Amino acid sequence: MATSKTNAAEKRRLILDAAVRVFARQGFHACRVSDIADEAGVAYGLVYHYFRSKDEVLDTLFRDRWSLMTALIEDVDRQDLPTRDKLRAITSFIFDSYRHDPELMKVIIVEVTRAANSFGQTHLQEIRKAYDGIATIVEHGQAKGELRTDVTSQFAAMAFYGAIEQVLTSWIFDLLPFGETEAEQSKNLIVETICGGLDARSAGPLA
Amino acid sequence: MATSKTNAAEKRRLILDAAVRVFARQGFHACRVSDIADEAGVAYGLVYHYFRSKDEVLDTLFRDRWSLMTALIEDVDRQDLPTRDKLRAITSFIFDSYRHDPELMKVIIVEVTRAANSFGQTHLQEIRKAYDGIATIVEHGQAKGELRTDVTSQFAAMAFYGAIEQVLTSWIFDLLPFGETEAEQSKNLIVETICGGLDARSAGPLA
DNA sequence: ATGGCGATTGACTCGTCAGTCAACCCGACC
DNA sequence: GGTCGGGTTGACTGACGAGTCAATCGCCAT
Repeated sequence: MATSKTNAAEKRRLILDAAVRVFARQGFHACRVSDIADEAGVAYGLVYHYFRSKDEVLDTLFRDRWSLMTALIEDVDRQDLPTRDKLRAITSFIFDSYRHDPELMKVIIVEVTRAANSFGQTHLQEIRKAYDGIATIVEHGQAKGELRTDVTSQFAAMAFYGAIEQVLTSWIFDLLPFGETEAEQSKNLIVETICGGLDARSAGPLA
Repeated sequence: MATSKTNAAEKRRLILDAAVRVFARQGFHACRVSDIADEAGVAYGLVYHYFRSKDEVLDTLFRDRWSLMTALIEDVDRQDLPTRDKLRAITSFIFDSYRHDPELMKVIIVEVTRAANSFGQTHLQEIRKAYDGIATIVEHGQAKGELRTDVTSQFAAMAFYGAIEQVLTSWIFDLLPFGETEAEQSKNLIVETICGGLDARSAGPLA
């Protein structure tokens, strides 16, 4: 019984992992449920034994991953760190997620986060939670006098997150080269660009 | 004959305008061709008289608008202006486009630009052209000593464009309030954030 | 052995549209 | 007033794919 439960969990996982590969390769709308089943090496119907619908597969992938991010954001803000380091921690988390599992991140970004008309709509509240978390960090940074106050925290959060997502997207679609080096450098570049600004003057040192 | 040609052009326009409304309301994939025809007040088949396919309708909407943007970017770079003003001009153009026709911009952003797996893929080269144009502006800014050189122009372009698109998206989906005032202020906020940075120190004056 | 039950199978159903097409309308021109 | 041709119509088809379901499998307890 313990075995059967374990096997069940493993099969479910097997299907989810297959779905990531298929979604990343073909896109959610362009792929058929049978593609997922084939990729996982299971029968068509089994997908429906573990998930109510094709949508639920993607929902699960998104929620499992996104909840980690909102948790991290809240966690980071609780720590006593300079605002720059908080923002760098968030950037690191996202870029490391991509480095660790680019296919999963591609699916989440392309099919959910940036697909605001379909799945983005469904998950708008969860997505918003991340924006709000970043905005809160900015607010605290402003309160501590580390960040300028004439840019609203909500706006700053959007600019920050938007910059991150655009860089991710450019990696996903090969508009910018991606590698270990790029990922590591980009963490600093994002923070430098958003916090330090592009203006020539007091360019801070880049690690 | 002159009349019939005019009427034909007008009918085509009628269908395109109807498509914008329908795509904006229901999304490209969720709407049927018959929805477009109904909205335009014409018969189903007429859509196929003027366009080869449903895709071609969206393609047309995108290309007509996006070409204006790439043209503007190249045009702005040719002028002898401080880099900040060049970037502000681009931001202005985009935000004014949204103010002038939010539905069309919603369609272009949501269904093409951010839909990198479906239509974004098709138009990747055109989209890229805009990124490259912005990168060129940044390069010129760096050459003139106005912008720091330790952030690559490609990267800076992505951060800049990503910030703009995220703000647009947050307006589109009511995550941030939109109005004349917000649109006007945001032009400066984007440039201030990206060029000046969020750090407290030398916060430039906001108009 | 045997019965029970959840896991697994895959053929089938059923609704949905994109795109086609043959017929019709109507203004222009002779 | 006739006929020619592009504009216009909308019923129809054909493909496709999500989700269903009845049958089968195989593990475990009795």
